[in-house]
Amino acid sequence: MVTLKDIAAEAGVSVMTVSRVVNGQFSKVSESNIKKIQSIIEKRGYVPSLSARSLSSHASRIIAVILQGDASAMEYPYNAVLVGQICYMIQDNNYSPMLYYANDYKDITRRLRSWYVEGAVFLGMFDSNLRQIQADNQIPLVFIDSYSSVRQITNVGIDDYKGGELAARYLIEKGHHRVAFVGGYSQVSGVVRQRLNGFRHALEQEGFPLTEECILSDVPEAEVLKKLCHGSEPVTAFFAPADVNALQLIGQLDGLGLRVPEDCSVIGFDDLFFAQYTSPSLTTIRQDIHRKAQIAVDLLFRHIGDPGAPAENITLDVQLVERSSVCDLHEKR
Amino acid sequence: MVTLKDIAAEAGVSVMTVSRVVNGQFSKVSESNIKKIQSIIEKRGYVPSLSARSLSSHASRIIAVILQGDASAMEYPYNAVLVGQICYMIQDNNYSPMLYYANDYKDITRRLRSWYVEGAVFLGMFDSNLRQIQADNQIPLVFIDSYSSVRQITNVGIDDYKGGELAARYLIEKGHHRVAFVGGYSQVSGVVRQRLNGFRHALEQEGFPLTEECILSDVPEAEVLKKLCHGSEPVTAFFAPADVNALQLIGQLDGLGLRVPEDCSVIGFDDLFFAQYTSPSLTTIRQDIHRKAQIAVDLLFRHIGDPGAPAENITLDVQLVERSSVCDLHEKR
DNA sequence: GGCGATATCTTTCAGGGTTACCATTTGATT
DNA sequence: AATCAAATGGTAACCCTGAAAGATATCGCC
Repeated sequence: MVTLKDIAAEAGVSVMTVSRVVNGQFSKVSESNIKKIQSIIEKRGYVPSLSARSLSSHASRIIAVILQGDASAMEYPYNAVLVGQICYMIQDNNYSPMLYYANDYKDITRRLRSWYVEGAVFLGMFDSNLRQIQADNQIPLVFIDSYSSVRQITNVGIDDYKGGELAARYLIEKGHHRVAFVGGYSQVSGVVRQRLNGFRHALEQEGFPLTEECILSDVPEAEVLKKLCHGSEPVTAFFAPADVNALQLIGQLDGLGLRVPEDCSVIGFDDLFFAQYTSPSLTTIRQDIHRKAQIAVDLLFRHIGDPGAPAENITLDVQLVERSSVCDLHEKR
Repeated sequence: MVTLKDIAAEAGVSVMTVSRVVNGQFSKVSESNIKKIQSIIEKRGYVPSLSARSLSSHASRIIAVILQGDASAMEYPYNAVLVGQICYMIQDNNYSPMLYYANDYKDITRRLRSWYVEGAVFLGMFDSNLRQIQADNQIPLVFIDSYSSVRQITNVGIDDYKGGELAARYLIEKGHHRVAFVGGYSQVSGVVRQRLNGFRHALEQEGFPLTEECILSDVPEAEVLKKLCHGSEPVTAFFAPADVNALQLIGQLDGLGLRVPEDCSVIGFDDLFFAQYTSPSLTTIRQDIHRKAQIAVDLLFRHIGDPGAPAENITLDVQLVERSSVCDLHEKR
């Protein structure tokens, strides 16, 4: 293992001079030494020890990416794309991303402190103890998709409420008056709640309020679905607050002999890559995941560069993508 | 920031004693001191500095997970699931996963060395300079899906060749005599090549050799597809070496007015979660990604625990999952 | 009961590779 | 000769661990 000292010895200068060259403080070292040292570094294959560096400077160039839940969180393509994008951009900024799964915020705090982690991005539902996380870790934090009343939190999210409204209005426009809401991707997070609220609110406004029995949990029983779709006043359309749910729902409806969109319609949320390939292709509310990641990372680095920067709460827009999983009841008649 | 020293001072013992307690070497510390120290640690919220620890011990408890390609690699669900699972299990072993994207193996070497990374998992097509990577980094490495002639490499893969054979035999069994191979998920990696080889070989054996024009690149032109399916001897089935390809292919065929499976059949590979939800649901070659991840991580930790452990090359089995994207030509007639 | 021997704790010392801070040298400019 | 800037060096952290020596308690034995 080659160290600064070795390089210094070989170059006949002090460690300090080598350190300056390694760290690009060229203005403080003579031209000739820079060249000599660089060539020795190259020749010997010297790589700075980041452990030593971070011990000494209290800056590790590590960013933690923290995912709520367990391994299955990455099976959800939305998270995968987001994490992938975020980690890539972290690396692009010459930092190293550490990927953590967490449920317990104490554990997070431990991990963030133990390396001198310089910043963290949180994905998922840390709504409740978010303030605590912030307080316990005196480093820049960026949350994604968090709903919290706490001020002074930097968060990047989308207009989930509007997404719900869009879905409701679209379904009504297509003549669906009795509709249902199916599930959240794991628990009822703030995100799902907002989508539901927007959905519910728009329905009310349009005069078709959502009844309680039309709000279904993640994986509704076949029985329940059947009853809803076959009653005297059958549900003709479903809003799933995630494409993955929509997909599963379509599968289930299929199993009950209900064709989508002929027999009942489904609208999703996210517009994940597979949405255009499913059959029927999914009508869904689109959000720009890449942009979300980009903004989150940009904000994080801004805060790392300038710890005094004010917290920001960014809300990105969503839009409806019309495909073929919703039928027009007007045409049908 | 609380340090060992602070704890030691408060407890009235030396740093070393505290260090022992922190590191669980309880047999060397008196009962009373253990309790006292632990309570002080708890009270003060002491968290060991991993930078210092790794500097001192040359062991960072970091595992690098290295993904070939760029951010888009994580959009591919196969990679996402694998990475998710691997990182989770790394964390489970009380190590920290660092996620890197890489194309250039020199960059990897740099990064692995700069932290005292204790091991690495490589996903993707590092077939060519794999030996170099191994030589440059004197730490345990586990490759996933690598095909390399180099011995002494620990690799976990699946029987891609057999997968190709299974696909071929199944299509022939269903009466498809003129078939095509469509694409690899990005470049022609060893994995895709093996799948093709197995496919080709089985076809030959059965007396229906694969002609060159029936091996199509990733995203075949609409023109090309059209010609293949409408010629005098039309292609009736496609083998896509990845479900994602299969999905795209189905979309394209759809655009050309060719229904799957009525007009032509498609068989995929991987059995990703969406395969059962697409329409038609995908007949595909299944591999167990979770198991792959599990084995890779287990092997890695075995090698970290015992650096002398011999390299292993594990090949997992695959099987065909019959769904509805392949039609039976016998029935049709 | 006092001796050394053994076992059980505990401390001291010496790094590990880097950076921050301050001090020094050098050579050129007035 | 005095001044100054540029280039370089020395030293003390940073926090932890490993090895080995030091201190204390435990025990059998003459």
